[in-house]
Order: sequence, then structure tokens, then C-alpha cells
Amino acid sequence: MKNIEKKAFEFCIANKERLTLPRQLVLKIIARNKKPLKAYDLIDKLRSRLVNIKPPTVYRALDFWQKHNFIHRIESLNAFCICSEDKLHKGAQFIICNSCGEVVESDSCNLPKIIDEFLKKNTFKPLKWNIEINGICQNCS
Amino acid sequence: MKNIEKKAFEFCIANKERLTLPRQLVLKIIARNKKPLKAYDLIDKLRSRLVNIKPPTVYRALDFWQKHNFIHRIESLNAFCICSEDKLHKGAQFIICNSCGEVVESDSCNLPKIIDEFLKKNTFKPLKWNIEINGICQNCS
DNA sequence: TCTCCCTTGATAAATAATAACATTAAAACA
DNA sequence: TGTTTTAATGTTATTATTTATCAAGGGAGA
Ligand SMILES: [Zn+2]
Ligand SMILES: [Zn+2]
Ligand SMILES: [Zn+2]
Ligand SMILES: [Zn+2]
Repeated sequence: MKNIEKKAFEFCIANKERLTLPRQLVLKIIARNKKPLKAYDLIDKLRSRLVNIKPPTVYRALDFWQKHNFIHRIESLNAFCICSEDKLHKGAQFIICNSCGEVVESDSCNLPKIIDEFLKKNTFKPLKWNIEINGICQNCS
Repeated sequence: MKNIEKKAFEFCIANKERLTLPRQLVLKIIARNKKPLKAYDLIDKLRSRLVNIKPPTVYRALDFWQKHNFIHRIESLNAFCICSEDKLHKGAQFIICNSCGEVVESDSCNLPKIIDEFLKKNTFKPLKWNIEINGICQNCS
């Protein structure tokens, strides 16, 4: 998982953003966790590295990485996971196993055609979107 | 908006469910509101009709109607709206205007093909899904 | 060094949801 | 009808999640 850290480092250099300790640690912990993490799980895990860590610090780091497409928020879980795609994308889709909790992302660069048609019918200009599918994964079925 | 109340009444008869006062009022208020309502907005609106209304009462009614597909929860807004479809459906999609807050539902009886293929590739059995699209509506553009 | 600006620290509060147990009342049954 | 059973609500308290606000720190450029 060094990859994501390298990517983050290079991103910050290129965009003159500061790779502060809270940001580094938040990203690293999310990246190393197989499953999405809730904000307070993250806080617990950070406690050993950042004394007296408080929610705002974590939420700020989460906002930062979200804004720059390094992580996503899974709305139906109130949890955060690493973006598994290498490029910026306006929409993401997640399949979430109800049994084991595993989450897999696949980006959707373009909205499915049937949705696109619905948007056209409503003259609606999409900016970002989120697709969360609950079900049973291969391992659990 | 009498329709939804009639539908609810008939549903409860047919399924031997109880159409209690909290349930009635919660459904009615959501139905009469053009925009999705947050749980605590609902509580405020209920205060005049149900003395000493408390969160659990409202959340129970919300769970009830959600379970029976009369309302949906918009995950990205923490808010609830009436289901605009007449049939039970496993998935729903919402377009949410970032400017005026209007939300429009269209059911998606079937998942878009491109998503379906992704699920097949992952041997994932979908049970329910949720698609939320943010953007700008016709009125606001 | 000084200043500006971004980031974090710290305190507090707002917002959202649930747990647990008591009470009530409708439904089921004898 | 009277009794039992079940489901829903009432009540109190707590937990979970997120944000607001202002003070303090620290790096980059003048
Ligand atoms: Zn992604
Ligand atoms: Zn699974
Ligand atoms: Zn619906
Ligand atoms: Zn609008």
C-alpha cells in the first residue's frame, strides 16, 4: 500500500497542498484497512499516533482527501474508503456485501444510458453521483 | 394527496398492519411536503398533533413505511420522501438539485446493464440499491 | 524577520439515531 | 366476554455523527 502514499505525496507537491501529519495518517489508515472505516474508528486508530486527537482534525483530513478524490464516503454506511481508481471521477458505484461487509468500488465514468435518458427527460445536469448496491458477495453466497 | 393515505389504509387492511396515529401522521406529513424531510423536522411538525413526541416514535414510523416501500431514505441528505412509484421496487434513483433542493425519484426496476455486468463479473447478488445524483435541475439552470 | 494564509488545536454544540424498559392497547383465543 | 398474547407506543437516557467557532501554530514569500 505504499502506492497510495506515494501518489498522495506527488499530488501534494504538484498542487502545492500540504501533506500534514493528520492527513498522512488518515489516508494511510484508510488505505490499509480492507473495509470502510467510520470516523470514530479512525479516531481510535489514530490515538496512538496523534495525542489528543479530536473529531474536527479527522473530519478535516477526510474532507481534504474526499475533495481530491483519494477517498470516498459510503453514504449508507457513514464510512470512508480509498478510491480504487486512478483517475478523478464524478461518480462512483459500490457493491456492499450485507453479510461480510466487504465493499468493492467500480468507477462509472459515464452514467448508465438508462439513467442518462432519465436525466435528459428532466433536463437535469449531473455533477456527481453515487451508486450503492447492497447484496451478497461471492464468498458469502 | 389523499391518494397515499388511501393506499396506506388499504395496505394496512390487506396486510393486517396497524395504521396507528404516529404512522398516519408521519406518512401524511412526508407526503404533503414537496421536499424530503429530515427526522427532526418531522418531529417539529408533529409536535402540534402529538404531544411530547420523541425521536423513537418517529423513527419507528419511518422504519415501518420504509420497510413497506411507502417512503425512501435519501442517504446523502439524511432525509425521507414519499415513494413516487406504485409498485414495490428493490432500487430507486434520485436526482437532487444542489441549488433548490428539489428531489425527483425514478424507480429502476432493473439495474442498468453496465452495472449488471459488473455484478456478474464479481458474482454479486444484488438485493437493493440506491442511486443518488446531484446536479442542477431545469428550473435552476 | 514580518506578514499572510492555511492548517491544526481545543471547546462546545448541533444533528442524527438507537437502546432499554415500562406502559398501553389491539388482536387472538378460550 | 374475560383472559392472554403480541405489537406498538411512551419514556428516559445514551450513543453516534458532524459542524461551528475562535485561538494558536507554522510554512512560504516579501
Ligand atoms: Zn473512486
Ligand atoms: Zn460477503
Ligand atoms: Zn420508490
Ligand atoms: Zn433546482
